[in-house]
Amino acid sequence: MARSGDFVDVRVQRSKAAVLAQTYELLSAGGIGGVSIDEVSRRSGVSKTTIYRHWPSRAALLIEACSTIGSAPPVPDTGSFGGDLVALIEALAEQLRSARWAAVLPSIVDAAERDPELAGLHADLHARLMAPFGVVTERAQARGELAADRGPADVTAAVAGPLFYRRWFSREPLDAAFVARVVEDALGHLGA
Amino acid sequence: MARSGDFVDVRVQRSKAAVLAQTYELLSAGGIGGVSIDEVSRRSGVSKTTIYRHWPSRAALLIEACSTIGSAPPVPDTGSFGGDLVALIEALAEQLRSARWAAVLPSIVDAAERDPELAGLHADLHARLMAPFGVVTERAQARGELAADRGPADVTAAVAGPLFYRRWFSREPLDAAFVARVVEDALGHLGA
DNA sequence: GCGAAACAGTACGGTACAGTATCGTACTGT
DNA sequence: ACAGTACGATACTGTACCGTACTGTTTCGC
Repeated sequence: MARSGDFVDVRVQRSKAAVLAQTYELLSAGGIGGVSIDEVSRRSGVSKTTIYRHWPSRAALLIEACSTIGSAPPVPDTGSFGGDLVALIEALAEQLRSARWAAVLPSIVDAAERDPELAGLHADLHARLMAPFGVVTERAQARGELAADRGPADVTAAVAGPLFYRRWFSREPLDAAFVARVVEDALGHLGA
Repeated sequence: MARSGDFVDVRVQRSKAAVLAQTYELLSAGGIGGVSIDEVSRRSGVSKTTIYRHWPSRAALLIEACSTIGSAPPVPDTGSFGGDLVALIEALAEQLRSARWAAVLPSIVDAAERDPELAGLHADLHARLMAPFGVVTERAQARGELAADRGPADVTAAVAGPLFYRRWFSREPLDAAFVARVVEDALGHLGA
């Protein structure tokens, strides 16, 4: 064994990084369906053989590439539920406007609708993206700031739903005025 | 010209109907990416040649097949905005639970994110599905039941957003309790 | 019955893709 | 220096797909 377990051959790191980078690139541009191993190989300069040396299948590569997207936003702690919520909503709106993954997510949702393997990926991604809402909501519940019959899932749906709808379904701009109205509505649910 | 303009050969009607039916079938099962002309031909018993006689391309067939989905739900008229809204929300929730198109829409959204031709289809579909919310909201505005700064687009986003989010993103069940909370929130926006 | 139209069947050409196999080269850690 | 390893190039198998060309048959409208 030439490897001491922890250290990985520099060549491997280089190849994997190049492949993942180009996979991510194609993913952003064409969604899951837009990624082919041939194209990744062509663009990254890493031969197909080598790609299959590091990932057992196209799906495995896709999953690894997707798992790096949508890094968890920081959980705000402004002291009040309202403040936290505003911070989260505005951060989410900003991401939906500009982040690369905003263009990729629909294809993941579509794939999850059928492929069980990718449904797992979708679940992970969703959990990672929405976790801050859960944290903030639970904190508010503990402080008694929230109506008793509202859980984290309800708050998240009430807040993220309109933003998602706007981004992918109505495709209207996520302008400041709209975001402000969503915030206002969300804060209207406070108390019993 | 053997055709008198209005009447279409029975054979043509038969073929087109069979093709559209199978296209819709494949669409429901596999989304847009799951439809191939070869497969449609195989299942429908209509030869590929004939399919291409009636549609110039795969995209054209897809568009026609999609345009039949999501038939506009009836616009309720209960006399009050609240009543109308409850009826619409419950109808939408029911469709999201069971309708075939609920499984197809993500792939259309994904396609619309890139392909301009299919973006048009998406826009049509969205307009058709959401039109009732617009009608009901405008009626309420005319009666002065609605806060002045809320338009149809806002109401639709606030109501459909959480349902869509739940159906496609969190993938939690659209149970009666959840729908009831969405209704409750929506009605909380009434008045100034 | 007859002509025109629609049809099925089939075989293409061309492209794209997943994944495998082989072989010789270049690099890395020691 | 050297052994082990990663690598690129290339070719290949097998599949699936779009769209077209051709041939002969069925079937409709009149």
